[in-house]
Amino acid sequence: MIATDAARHRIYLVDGSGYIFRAYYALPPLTRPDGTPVGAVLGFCNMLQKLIDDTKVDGSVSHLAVVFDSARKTFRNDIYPEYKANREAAPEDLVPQFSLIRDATRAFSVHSIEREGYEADDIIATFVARARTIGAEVVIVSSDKDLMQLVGDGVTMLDPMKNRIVDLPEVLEKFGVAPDRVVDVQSLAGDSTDNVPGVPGIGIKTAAQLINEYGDLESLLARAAEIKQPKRRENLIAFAEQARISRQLVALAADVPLEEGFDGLLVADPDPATLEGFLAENGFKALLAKVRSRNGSPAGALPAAAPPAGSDPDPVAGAAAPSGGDEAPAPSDSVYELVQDTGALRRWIAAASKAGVVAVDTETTSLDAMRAELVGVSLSAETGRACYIPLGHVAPAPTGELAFDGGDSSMPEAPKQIDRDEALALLKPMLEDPAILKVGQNLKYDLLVLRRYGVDIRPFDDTMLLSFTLDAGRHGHGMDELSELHLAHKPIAFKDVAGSGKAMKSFAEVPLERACDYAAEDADVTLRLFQVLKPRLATEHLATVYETIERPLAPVLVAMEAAGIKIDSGQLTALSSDFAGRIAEYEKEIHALAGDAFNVGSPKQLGEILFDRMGLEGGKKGRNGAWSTDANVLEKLAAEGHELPARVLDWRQLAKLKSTYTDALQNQINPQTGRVHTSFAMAAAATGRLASTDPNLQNIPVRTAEGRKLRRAFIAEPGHKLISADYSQIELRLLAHIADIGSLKAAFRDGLDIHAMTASQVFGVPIEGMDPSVRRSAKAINFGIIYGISAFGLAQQLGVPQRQARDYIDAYFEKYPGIRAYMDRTKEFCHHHGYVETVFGRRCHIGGINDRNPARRGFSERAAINAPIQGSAADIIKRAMIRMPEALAAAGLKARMLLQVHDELIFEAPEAEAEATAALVTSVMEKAALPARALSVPLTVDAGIGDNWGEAH
DNA sequence: GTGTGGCA
DNA sequence: TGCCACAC
Repeated sequence: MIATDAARHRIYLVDGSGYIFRAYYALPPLTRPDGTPVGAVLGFCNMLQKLIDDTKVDGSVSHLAVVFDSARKTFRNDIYPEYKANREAAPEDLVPQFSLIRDATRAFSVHSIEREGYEADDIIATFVARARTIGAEVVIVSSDKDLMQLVGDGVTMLDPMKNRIVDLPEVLEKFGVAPDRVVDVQSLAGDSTDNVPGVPGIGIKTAAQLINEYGDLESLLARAAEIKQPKRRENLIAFAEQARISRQLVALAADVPLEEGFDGLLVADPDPATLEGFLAENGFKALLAKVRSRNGSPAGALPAAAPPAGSDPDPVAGAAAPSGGDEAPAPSDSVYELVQDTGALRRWIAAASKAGVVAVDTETTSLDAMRAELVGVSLSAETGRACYIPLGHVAPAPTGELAFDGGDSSMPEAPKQIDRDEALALLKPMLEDPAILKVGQNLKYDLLVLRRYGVDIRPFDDTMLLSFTLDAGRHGHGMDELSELHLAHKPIAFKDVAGSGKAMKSFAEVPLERACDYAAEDADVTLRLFQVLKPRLATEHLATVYETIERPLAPVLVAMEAAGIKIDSGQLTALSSDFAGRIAEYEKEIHALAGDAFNVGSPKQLGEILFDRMGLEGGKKGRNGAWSTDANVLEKLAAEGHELPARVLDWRQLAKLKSTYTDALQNQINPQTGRVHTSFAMAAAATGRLASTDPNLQNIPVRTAEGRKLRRAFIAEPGHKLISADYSQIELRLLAHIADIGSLKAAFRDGLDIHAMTASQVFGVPIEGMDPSVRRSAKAINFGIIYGISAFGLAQQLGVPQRQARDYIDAYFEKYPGIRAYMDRTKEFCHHHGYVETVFGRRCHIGGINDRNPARRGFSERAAINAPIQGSAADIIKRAMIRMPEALAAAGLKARMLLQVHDELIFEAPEAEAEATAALVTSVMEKAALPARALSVPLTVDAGIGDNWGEAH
């Protein structure tokens, strides 16, 4: 029955090992969100799926197997030790894909075959020999020319890379002989990739000619003396034995001992859940969608990525079993302990000391670290064990109706917990012990909270910063996301513990057991993440970025956030009411002009008024079918003399200033310090830039006169000055350096006006007496270049037709061909690696760089061009910031660094030290790239001193 | 190009 | 959620 079945149909044998290498080099280096490389795996899966589809369609397949090499050493090494000795070890990012490809094969319910000591080719040859005896057809799926010797007599090859069938004509074309003589040709010609020696001076062409003339290798060697060409004759005689050895190497062994009969290779349908689970786990979205639609699976139904959790082996107090119904349990064997007495606390501190590494997490009453009160601390010194130490819990707030409990109506008491100061006194030596590494997730927050309790955590590692350094641009770096990604575990959500929105309660009110489940799990997860992420720093060569930039910056930012900046509240209030009055006036005017009282703040209504009712020209409809009313459109209309759009622009400016700045800022003043304390997000921008939130002090207006009034509300303490120091043209300078543009670098060294120079180069006008509008255009082009420029973007910026913008760009590239070369280089690098690098080695991953959609790909390419420039500038100012506190202290200056605005630092200094501070700050900033990277352009810094930010700038 | 935030 | 506007 086996024979008949096999004979009736076709046996497909996939050369798995050969395919892996070819897919690896042919495809872009795709990675899973957790960093696992999967490019070859995806290629393999696509190939397999396509094969299954194609063969199903023609109904020809009956048996299917993937064959793999096993072990590097085979019987061929006994014949010739140098066989394949020239092969380099598999690339680092290919190695983990081997086992994934075996998993993939299983997931597709395809049989895989390997035999210790044999290459895949030999196994295939053995099956081919057996198939021939029973008259079955075989299709070998491979691009490996070594398998061509098997073709013919019911055997064909299918090249999956080229999607091409290889049969007799193709073999004849490749080797010049029929398949049964391919081995003879190869043994003469040798093969440099497999280190098969052959005979010197003989290639495939000559070998084929000789074999066709003499019949086979042995006949040729026997009659070698007859050969006319002296060199060829001598070599064939001298290297006859080498040719025979080569023949043994290239001839495939058809006698591999295989238990598998053909009946073991019958095709089977994959289990939908298993296959979809595998594809989902590896992020193969397109393939998953295809398989799902075929299986009729609902789009959301994902087999859980997390391994099934075992039952809790240790039912001690506070064990991890979450009280909720369906959320994933804690990492399977974790045990959490509630610490309520000093004895237990001492044991945990001793455990941390013994381990030398401890994950730490603090629970507080607020997300705002400057207002947060400490509620508890969790620790994990050993994987799977964590504790929660409640310190500031209060009795849970009464929930709704009180049940009559028979009499005791006294206030519920606070739960049992160690006295906060006593616990901190015990914890402090451990948290500050230089021999114990503390690990946190976004530890900047904990540092900021604990510094108000007199505790300074050091030394430390931060899993968020590790993740950011390793995977910026690939995914977010919050703990929940990292846990799901790296640990296949979904931690208890904060909102499930404390609620959310209006019903949110303070963590201090969460019952201890519930708080322990949540808090201890965070420490547990943090330690596990640390164990996953930290080793990657070295293997991925990112330790320097993390250790010299990200980690040391955190305490510097803590000091800046703690310092805050003083706001003149009165000035802000006055500004606010001034704006309010004028907004109302504009509104009246606008309604009068429109002849209708509509909501000026609604772009939808505005668009209808302008274009539908008033019938103005130049309207564009956006994607949602609504009229576009952005500033560009309104400015154009205003320039044509229409008054309504002009007033709307005025209205918008003030409305924005009022709502976003004057009003919001006042609510952000900390009542205890009287200052505004922004929070700098370290892991927000993929380029390495910081972001500022609550409030965002990196987008305080400066462009317009009205906006600048706001900056004047940022003031220095009495007797102090604000100092603003900003890098001049840092991104253009870095472009000149990175792209290595001689003329640009020279211009910066000579201190020329770079925009005027660009204008004169691109438009061919002399710098002397240049029209300011010409220089302005050049400036826009320079910015556009940094942003990766598109004709569309530049046209938008300059308000000129796209054609004209295109001409400008062409003219620019004509003058600076090196910049186009840089852009092409960078895109190419990113297409291949999926990331780009800054001057200091920071990696910025760019998603969608290989997207098939040209618009999306173009967007990613512009990001790839911009990231090394923006990111290098971010690195440089971070380096300056890290050095700044020490430099100030060494110079005996009392100045404090308060803010960073991408290329600008704001300081507050005693009036008498303002000049000295400005000079020192300038020097530190200008030298910030040194000594690690000597730039080929100078960095220059402009510093200003004033009583307020507007004045200092 | 990179962000945050307010509003409908 | 998308639009708009502010910063570098």
